Amino acid sequence: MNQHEHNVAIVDDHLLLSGSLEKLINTFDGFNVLFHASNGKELQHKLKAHTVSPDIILLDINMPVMDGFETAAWLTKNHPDIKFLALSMEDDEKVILKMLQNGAKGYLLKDIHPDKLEVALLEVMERGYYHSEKVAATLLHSIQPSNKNEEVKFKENELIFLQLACSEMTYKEIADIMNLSPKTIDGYRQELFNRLNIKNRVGLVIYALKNNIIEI
Amino acid sequence: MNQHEHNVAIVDDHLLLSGSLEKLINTFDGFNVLFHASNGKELQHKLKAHTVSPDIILLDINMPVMDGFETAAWLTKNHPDIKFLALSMEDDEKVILKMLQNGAKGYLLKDIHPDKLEVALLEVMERGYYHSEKVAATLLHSIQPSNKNEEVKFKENELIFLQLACSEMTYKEIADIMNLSPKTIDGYRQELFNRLNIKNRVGLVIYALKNNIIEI
DNA sequence: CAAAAATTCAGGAAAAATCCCCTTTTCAAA
DNA sequence: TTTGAAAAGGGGATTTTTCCTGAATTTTTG
Repeated sequence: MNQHEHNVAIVDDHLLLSGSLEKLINTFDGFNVLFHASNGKELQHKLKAHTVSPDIILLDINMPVMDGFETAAWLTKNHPDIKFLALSMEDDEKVILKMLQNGAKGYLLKDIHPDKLEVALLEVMERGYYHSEKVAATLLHSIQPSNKNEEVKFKENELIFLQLACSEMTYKEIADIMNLSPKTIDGYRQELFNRLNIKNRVGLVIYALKNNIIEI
Repeated sequence: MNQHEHNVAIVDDHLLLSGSLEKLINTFDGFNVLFHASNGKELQHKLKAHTVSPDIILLDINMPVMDGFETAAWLTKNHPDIKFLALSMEDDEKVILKMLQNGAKGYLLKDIHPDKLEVALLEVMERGYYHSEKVAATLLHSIQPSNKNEEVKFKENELIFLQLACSEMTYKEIADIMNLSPKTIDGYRQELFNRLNIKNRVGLVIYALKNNIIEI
């Protein structure tokens, strides 16, 4: 038994999932489910109502009223101390990137094994982030259906960096997510700045938008 | 404690849900989870492998390999004695109807309260069917719009700053152009960051684009 | 006119971004 | 097995951004 429990909140409109998830999480050593919410709005209210804040939130993406993207953005802004993991069925690259851009500390697919959830929660509390192999793989392999004819402008990691840099994350945060040293990230940045002839991150965003590398 | 337990099988490709659902169901008096399957094909194999048949199956609709519709049809034909409840996120009228037509004894939305699951299981075992109010309602109607509007106005200088900040200029350069002290520019920046809930200049660019303040 | 409000600007610092040059590791081709 | 190129990582410095608080000035308004 840990000396202090980690409080978990679950935000998912599927009560059946969140309810049963609670039972599962409560079997994890050192974790305790504080409350549920079925969408972002409800989460906002419950955060106000409770004197104790959750340490970590499991955040579904597809929800009515206020979805995961909005909620993620709001949490990042208003409760930077509360970590959250995106919870979704989709392993769509764009969705994953968007949640990471919005501050998620990790991305869990709903088809993971229940045991992995405990690992994920622990890693997030200890290291600050968690990424399953499958999600990492999706980020790496869902890039461009390899046209050998066309010139590949970006290497995979460059492209991922480019997309993440078009968010409000710091380079340090990007490094954590990509599991690379901040120095390596800085290398990507320099390379891209030189190659694309830009001066700062604003230039990067504008380039990415003009070239349909990101959407807003 | 009932004199004989009802055996439940769960067919869902989301291990996280089925795994935690098992814990939930096992807390219900008189119910016991026999096995899981992650799609229809796997269910067929497990039905053969197990000497004991489930009394009732929770059947997800969206699954790879062999989805809920196929599985429902197969079950109805080959195991008419096994009742099953459709389990889905969608409250799409056509989907519900199709599952009911394929022999489902009820249709559960994944957003029901966990307690309702126990009711549903009991009702199906005792009365032969179960339908939540929400599903019934969906069969009658279905709609849900959404909207969100927030108008933020900008003072003249703020707007000019905002637009210039969406370029690769440094704040010093912007100050020169606007003929103001860099400190004043920094004041605009802070004010906007706070008001627009953003963390850095990238956020500013994205905001400006989303709100048609700049074009690229 | 006087009080209030908005605007402009400063000091001082911490954090992040930017830049240059260099070493280690990896990994596949020769 | 060697070797060479690419990827990853590091040191260290400067510049820019970001943040917080408060003061001086101008404008608005009762």
